[in-house]
Amino acid sequence: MDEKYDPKAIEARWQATWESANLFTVKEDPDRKKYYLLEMFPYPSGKIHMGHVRNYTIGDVVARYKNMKGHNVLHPMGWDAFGMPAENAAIANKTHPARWTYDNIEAMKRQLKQMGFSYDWDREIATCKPEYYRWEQWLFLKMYERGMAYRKESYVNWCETCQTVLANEQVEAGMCWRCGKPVQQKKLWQWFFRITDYAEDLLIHCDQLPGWPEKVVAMQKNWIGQSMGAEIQFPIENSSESITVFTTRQDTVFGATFMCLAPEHPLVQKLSRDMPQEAEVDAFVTRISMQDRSARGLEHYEKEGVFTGAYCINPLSGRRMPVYTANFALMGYGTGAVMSVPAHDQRDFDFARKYGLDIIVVVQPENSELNPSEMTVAYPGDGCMINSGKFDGLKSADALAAIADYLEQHRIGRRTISYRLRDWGISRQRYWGAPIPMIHCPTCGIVPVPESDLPIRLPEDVNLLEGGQSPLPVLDYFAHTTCPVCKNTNARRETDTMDTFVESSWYFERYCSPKWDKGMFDPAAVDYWMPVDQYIGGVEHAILHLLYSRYYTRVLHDLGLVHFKEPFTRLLTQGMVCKESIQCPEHGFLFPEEASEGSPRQCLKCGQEIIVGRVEKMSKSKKNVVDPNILLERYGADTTRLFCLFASPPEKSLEWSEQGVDGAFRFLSRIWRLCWIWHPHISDASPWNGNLDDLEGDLRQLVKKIHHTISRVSSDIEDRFHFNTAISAVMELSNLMYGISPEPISPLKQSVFRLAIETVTLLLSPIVPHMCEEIWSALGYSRSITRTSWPVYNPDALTRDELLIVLQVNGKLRSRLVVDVDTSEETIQQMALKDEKILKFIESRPIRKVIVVKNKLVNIVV
RNA sequence: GCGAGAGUGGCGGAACUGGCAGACGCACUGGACUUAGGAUCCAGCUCUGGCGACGGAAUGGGAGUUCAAGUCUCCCCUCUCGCACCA
Repeated sequence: MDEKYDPKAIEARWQATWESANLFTVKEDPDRKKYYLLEMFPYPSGKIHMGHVRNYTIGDVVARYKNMKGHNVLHPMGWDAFGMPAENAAIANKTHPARWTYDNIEAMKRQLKQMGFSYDWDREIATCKPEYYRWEQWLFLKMYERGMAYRKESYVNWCETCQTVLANEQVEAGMCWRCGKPVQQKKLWQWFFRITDYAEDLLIHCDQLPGWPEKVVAMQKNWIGQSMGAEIQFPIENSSESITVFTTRQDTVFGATFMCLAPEHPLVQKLSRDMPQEAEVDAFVTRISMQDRSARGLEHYEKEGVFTGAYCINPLSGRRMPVYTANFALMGYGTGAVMSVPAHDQRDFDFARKYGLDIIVVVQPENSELNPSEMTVAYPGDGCMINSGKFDGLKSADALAAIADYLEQHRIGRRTISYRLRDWGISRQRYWGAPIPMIHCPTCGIVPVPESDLPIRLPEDVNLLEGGQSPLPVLDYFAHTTCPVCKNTNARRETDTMDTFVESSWYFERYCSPKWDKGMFDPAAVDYWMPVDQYIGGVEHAILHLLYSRYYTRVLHDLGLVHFKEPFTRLLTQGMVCKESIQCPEHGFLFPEEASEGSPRQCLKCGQEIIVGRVEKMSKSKKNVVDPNILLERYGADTTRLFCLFASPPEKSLEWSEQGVDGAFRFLSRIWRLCWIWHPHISDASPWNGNLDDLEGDLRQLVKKIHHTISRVSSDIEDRFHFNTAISAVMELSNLMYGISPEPISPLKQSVFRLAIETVTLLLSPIVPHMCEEIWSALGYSRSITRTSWPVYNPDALTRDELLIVLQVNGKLRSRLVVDVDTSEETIQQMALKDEKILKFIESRPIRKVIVVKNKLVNIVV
C-alpha cells in the first residue's frame, strides 16, 4: 500500500478488472431474490453532465448495496437515442444524425465507465436501432387493430418557415425557437394513442403507488384532471343541431345567459356562415389561431369574443342565448363549448360586463343578497337556489344532483366525468424517429404494414434539408410504395415518425431480454425481473414519461403481454444540481474564469463589478455548469461520487461547492491513511469475533461503535436513501479510530482494528468502490469486495454500557446523570432528587410531579 | 387561483415513534509538527451577559396541546416547484 491516496493509479485498473471478470453481468436465477434497479436512460447528447452523475451515482450505490445483501441485481443502461437534437446537430455539423448519435453514445459510455458504475453492459440498448423500434412498430399495429391507435385531425404548433410541427416547449414567446418567426395553430392529421380510455384507471392507481413521492403522484392526478359534472344540450334556434356543453355547475343552468364556443369549434364557422358577422368571426378565428398556445394562457390575457349571429335555447329556463366565440373557451377541454353563467363564474362575468350581456343570480349566498347591477365580482360559492323554477329554495349543493337527475330524465343531458388529459398525439413531422408502420393507399385508404414487413427501417442514407423539415416525404424510395392489400403501386408510406416518448415507455421491459428477436421481450425474463423495484430519475419527467410508461404498460397488460399494470414499484426523484451564476452588467452571464478572483470580482472583459446571482439549476445558458470530466481528472470518480452523495440527501437539490469536493477528497485521503497506518499491524490478523464482555476501554467502545455504524449505514441506505447521514456515520467511526494509536500494539488490538478497517471498507464500498477494492485487496483478499457480503451487526453490541440521563426542572435541562444501564427508575429518581444542581433549581418549592422516562430523562415539575 | 414541498448556526445539512437542538462536513480561529505549507494532526466554533463559575435567548412569526414541541394542532409570513382562462 502506498502512503498517499492516488485515485488515478487505482480507478482505471479496477474498472478494467470488473469488466474482464464480467462482474455485473446477470441472468435470471429463480433461487435468488431479484432486484431491478433502474435509472432513467440518457439522451446521448455527447457528454454526461452533473445531473447524470448524481442520478447514476445514487443508483449505483443502491445496486451495489443490494448486491452485497445477496440480491440478484439487474442494473442496465442504454440510450434514448431518437430525437430532434441529433437532426439539428447533424445540419449544423454537416454530419448524419446516426453518425452523430453513435459517436455520442461511445463518448458517453466511456465517461460512465470512468465513473465506475456497475452496469450490465451486455444489456445496453439504443432505441434508434431497428432491432429495438421494430417491436414498437409491431405494438403499434396491435394497437391499431384494437382501435387503441387512431388518426384524427387536430391543432398543432406549426412553423410555416420551417415547415414543421413544434412541441410546446419549442415555442418561445410565440415564436419559433429556430427561426424566430411566429408560430401558428394548424390543423393536421395526426396519429393518437387513446390514453384517455385509461384516464380513470391511471387516476385510481395513483393512490396505490406508496413507493412514489407524494409530489409526483399529486402532479399526475393534477395532469389527469378529473372533474365530475354534466353534459347538457342547448338546441340552436332555427336548426336541428344543438350545442353540447360540459359543466361542473349544472346547478347554475338557469343563470346561463349566453354561450361561448372555442374559436376552433366546428360550429363556429357553420353558425356564422352567411350571417352579417361572418367576416368578423373569420377574422377573429384566424387571429386567435395565429397566437401560440402559451400566449393564450397568460394571466393578463384579455377576454374577448365575437357574436356569431346565432342563438341557442337554454333547455331549462327557455331563455334565448346569443352564441359567441371567445378566446377563453378552449377546444382542448370538455366539449369546447361553455354555458356562460356570469353571476357565478368570474370569466363569464368579465365577458358579460365587457359586452353588456345579462347577468342573472341563481345562487343566493346565506348572509347577503346579490344584485346583478351592483356586483363587481362573480359569486362562485354555495347558497340557496333562486330564479331556478322548481329548484328554487334548494341548497345549491343539493341542486347539483337534482338538476342532473332532471337532465337525465328529460334526455337533455347526462352526468359525465371530464378529464383534462388528452389523447396522446404521437405523430412527429421529423426524420430522426421510429417510422409509423402505416400506408396510405389511394383506393384502400389507411392500410397497416403487414407484420412480416417489419421493421420499417428508417433510411439512413439521406441528406438532411437545411430548413429542418423531414426529408422522408421527398425520399421517393421510402415514401413511394405498393399497397399490401390491392397492390396499387401509387401508395405512400406514412412519413411521420413516432414521438420519442414511445421508445422510453417500454425500454425497461426490453432490458430484461435485450437481444430477444421473437417479440418485444421474452415473457419469462419479464416475469422474473419486472416490475422495476426502484426507479431513479429527475423530477422533470414526473408527468410525461412516467404517465406514458404507466399507460403503455396497461396497453401491454390488456394485450396479455405482461401480468402487471404498474411498471415502477418505488420511485425516487433526485433534486437538481445547482450552482450560483455570475453576471456582468454589460456582458451578461459569465463563466467563472471570465471574472477575477477575490472581492469584489470583476468582469475580465470590461472591469465592471459582477453581480453574483442566485443558486440555480446548472444550465449552459446561465454558464454555471461544471463539467464532470474536470472532476474526474482532478479528483477521480470516487471523490466525485462521494461529493454528490454527501452534500445533501438525494431528493433535495445539490449545491455545487468547490470546498465540498475538496472535503470529500480529504475524507477519502483520511480513510486511506488510516488503512495505511494500520496495514502493517493487521495484515496477518483476523477480524475480531469474540465476546464483547472480554473487551474493555477503548477497544470495547470501538467495537460497539463498529456495530452501531453498521446499523446506521444499513438503515440509511436501505430505508431512506440518506447517503449523507450514512457517510457521516462512517466519519464518526473513523474519527474514533484516529483517537487510538497503534502503540502499544497487542494481538487483541490488531484483531479489533482488523475488524474496524474491514467494516469501514465494506460500508464505504458501494459509495467509493475503487478505493475500497484497493484496500480490500491490500488486506489480502483476492475476491472482489462487491462479491463480499454486507456486514451484519450484533444487536447486543448496540446497547450502551452507561446511560446519560437528562435531568430537567419544569422541562428545562438543568443537569445530567450517568448511570449503569440496569439502574431502576426508582433509583434514578432518587439520584435526581439528590442532585445538587437540581436542588438549587427546585429551591425548596413543593414537588408536584416527577416524570421518569426510561433510559432518557427525569423531569421534575415544581 | 389550485396543488405539493420547504423555512434550523457564517454555509451544506443532522435530530428515527414529541424527550440533551446544531451529528457530520465546509468555512473561520488558535495550537502542534515544520525551511515552508493552501499537507497533516489536535482544539475551539449558535447568539448573548459574565474574567470565570454560571446564566439568558434561540429551529420564519404568532397562538395552542403537553411534565416536555424543530417535531403535534390552528392562524399568518416568505421561498421553491408543478399546473393554470379546465367551464
